[in-house]
Amino acid sequence: MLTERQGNIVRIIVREYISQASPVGSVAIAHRYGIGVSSATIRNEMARLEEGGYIIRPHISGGGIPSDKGYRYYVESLVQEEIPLNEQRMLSHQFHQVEQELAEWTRLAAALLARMVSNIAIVTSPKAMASRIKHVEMVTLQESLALLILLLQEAKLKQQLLTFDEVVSQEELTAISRKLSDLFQDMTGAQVMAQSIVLSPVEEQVKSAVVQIMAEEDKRRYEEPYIEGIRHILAQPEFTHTQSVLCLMEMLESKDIARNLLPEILTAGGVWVIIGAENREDALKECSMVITQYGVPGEVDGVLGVIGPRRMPYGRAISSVRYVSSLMSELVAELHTG
Amino acid sequence: MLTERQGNIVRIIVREYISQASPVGSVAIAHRYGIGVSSATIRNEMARLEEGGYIIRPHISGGGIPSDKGYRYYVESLVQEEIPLNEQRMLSHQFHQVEQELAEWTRLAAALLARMVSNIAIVTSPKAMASRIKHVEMVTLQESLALLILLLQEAKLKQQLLTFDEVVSQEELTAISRKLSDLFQDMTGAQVMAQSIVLSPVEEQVKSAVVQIMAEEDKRRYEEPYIEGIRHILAQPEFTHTQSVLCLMEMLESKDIARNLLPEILTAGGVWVIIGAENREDALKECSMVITQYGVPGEVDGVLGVIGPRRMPYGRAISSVRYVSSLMSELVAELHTG
DNA sequence: GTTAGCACTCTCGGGTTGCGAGTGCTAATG
DNA sequence: CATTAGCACTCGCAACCCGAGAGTGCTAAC
Repeated sequence: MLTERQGNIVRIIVREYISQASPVGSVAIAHRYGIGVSSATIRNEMARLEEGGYIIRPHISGGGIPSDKGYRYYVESLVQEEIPLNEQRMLSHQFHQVEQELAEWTRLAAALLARMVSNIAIVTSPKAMASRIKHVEMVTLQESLALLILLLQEAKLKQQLLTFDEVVSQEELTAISRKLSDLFQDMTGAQVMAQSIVLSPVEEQVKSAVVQIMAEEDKRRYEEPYIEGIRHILAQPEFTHTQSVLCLMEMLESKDIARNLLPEILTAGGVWVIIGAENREDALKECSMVITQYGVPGEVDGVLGVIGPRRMPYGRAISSVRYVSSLMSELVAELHTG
Repeated sequence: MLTERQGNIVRIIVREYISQASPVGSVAIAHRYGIGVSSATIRNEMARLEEGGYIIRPHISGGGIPSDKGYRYYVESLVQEEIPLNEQRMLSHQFHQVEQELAEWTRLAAALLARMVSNIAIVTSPKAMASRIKHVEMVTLQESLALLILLLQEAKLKQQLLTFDEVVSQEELTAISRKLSDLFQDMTGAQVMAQSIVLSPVEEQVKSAVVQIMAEEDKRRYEEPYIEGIRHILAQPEFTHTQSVLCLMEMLESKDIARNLLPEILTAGGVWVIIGAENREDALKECSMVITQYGVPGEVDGVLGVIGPRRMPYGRAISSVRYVSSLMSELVAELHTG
């Protein structure tokens, strides 16, 4: 266990290292912060902290930098921080200015979050637990080519081209889509598939397309999130030389990020902070993440968060993530009527 | 004017520098390529080439690297290269495997292009010259909240939430959308606005939303392209240290890339190669671009291309861009019925 | 428990040096 | 006259060294 003074020293080291990016020594601590003890005392304490694994010395005899454990201690000891009210108003204002569309909001959330914390932001679009059909529509494009439009309950549109063997008029399509719209209303993909009413060949073709779209949508879950703010991380000193940033990039561009960071989140609510080697992905071992869920509990959810170097302004990141999450939850809740 | 031998030397230098990334000297040229002359002769020729501005010596006495003019000469002298047939088949196969949707194709085009040339690919979604309405649909979400869905001629969906002052039933909405669908069929935003038929208050509200969407869509033109393959450029030696890559990143993440690279393309068809300082954007002065249009001439178009360091495999990039462009053009043409 | 003092360690930047690659020039050659 | 061999010269690069500065660990005194 740490004494109060040791705790203070850890916090000072973390704060200082986050802002300066270079090892912090005993004199700097004694000098700049009025702890009321001399550097020699700090040195003794730092030796203890190193034994305890809270700090690391990159070079023997040279300042200390926080270890993952040190960061962890710092994060746990943070008091909940709030975004300033005027900033809150500015953010919520931006959401009302933009086109009223879910995809647009998601994108905006990523952009804002990235700017707020000067790091990479990642936001998945909200996704219903089990997608249900709200509406079916078809429009002819050419004689035997039509566009099938599916509106899902969470106000998400899916579209797919259909090529018929025969010529089908717009009137027929309208009739069919009205019929199927009524028939499939509020159903999940599995339920549509289980439907056993006798249908015409064309209707059958549409039905199977619907089933396929729904299956894909269910499979999709958290794929293809919006990622924003890559520029910020390239500016960080720890990533200019190394090629660890390359791994990170590859991970971000490959589509399976969310699949990997998801499981940890799903289990519980709240804001999660994952520091350095706590990440299971190798590519993230040099990074920290601050992530949370948003949405309507049990019905529709998404994930949003921040990725950056371990030297991350955790307080600000946590409050930013929490606030943007609450904004998105509100917007989704408005849309999502049970 | 260059003699044939000088031309050969320029080509060798460019090829060698593209693959090795380090200055190429006279002995290397004489030795590795059977030109049949000694290194001394090459040295003389290289002196001429430097005078002519085709090559640059980064350090006095040290190999030569191509200047923009040298790259330009190389590109102009390239004979048209074709993608191998089996690769063509593989690519076109991938497009048929994916969900049949325009956005999906666009994204795929970016991903494939990035992989083919190991550089950044950028693909805008196709956009009609003047968007025309194909279909209008509305679905209630809650009592006085509805989703307005607009299908544009190029098979693109637009959506927007509408909040009514009064409660409007789905039946009413269906009737209204049918009426407006017929009324606005094939119209542009401007034409809708000019429509002077007397409408009910709710209909008026929908109409103004439609006008707004169309106006935004027309304004939007080439915004928000798909960008893929950032990882590749970070692996290039010329971008590991410098912060020019940071500028590039900022440019890519800001939404106005397309607005800047567009004007050059619009004027003429064909594949454009823009080398280094030929770019008007400062952030791109260290890069080369290979870009082209695709789509149905005069009706709907998009832009796609490759961005990378000057040391780019131009032959392959040009053929890749040309081929993917032709694929996308085909797909768009299928959809787009006059 | 805390502090002052001191010797020691280590990094970092700048300067130096040696090596290898590559050139420019000149004189010889066909 | 174009080409070539030979040679002295230049330059970048990596290694090395060195001194300054920062920071520590230890010890003895308070």
